[in-house]
Amino acid sequence: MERMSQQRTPDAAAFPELPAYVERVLDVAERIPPGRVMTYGDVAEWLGEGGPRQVGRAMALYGGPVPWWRVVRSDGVLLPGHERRALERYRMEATPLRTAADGSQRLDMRRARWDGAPAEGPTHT
DNA sequence: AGCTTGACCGACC
DNA sequence: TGGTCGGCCAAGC
Repeated sequence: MERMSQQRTPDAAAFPELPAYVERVLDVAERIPPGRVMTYGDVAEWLGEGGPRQVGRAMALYGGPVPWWRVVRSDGVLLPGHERRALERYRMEATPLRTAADGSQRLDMRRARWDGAPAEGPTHT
């Protein structure tokens, strides 16, 4: 091939790297402590780049390997199609939940939301 | 190049 | 409490 002007890394084909932004999103997701959650918007804001929708896309496509249940919607609604799986995790991690009027469970964002702070010492309510 | 869609968000009513 | 609307940022078509 004469046209080698386009530089493509050899290993890129065998080991396709995820977009840098996606890796950042996944990194943040892994950093969320058990029992806590971050909203898509929070993650985007924390990264200082992109928006909630972009984070949502990244999670939808590549969020499988990471604790995806800790990245949620701001209204606390469980991820459609994964409610069962998510609830399992929440119960296991003692994530603050709330029972809606219809009996369905949602996250209690007021308590479960994590702002990215390192830790929150002894709960002094 | 323009329009639609999406694991969204906040403001309003 | 719940439905609508406009805004937002990329990706697909």
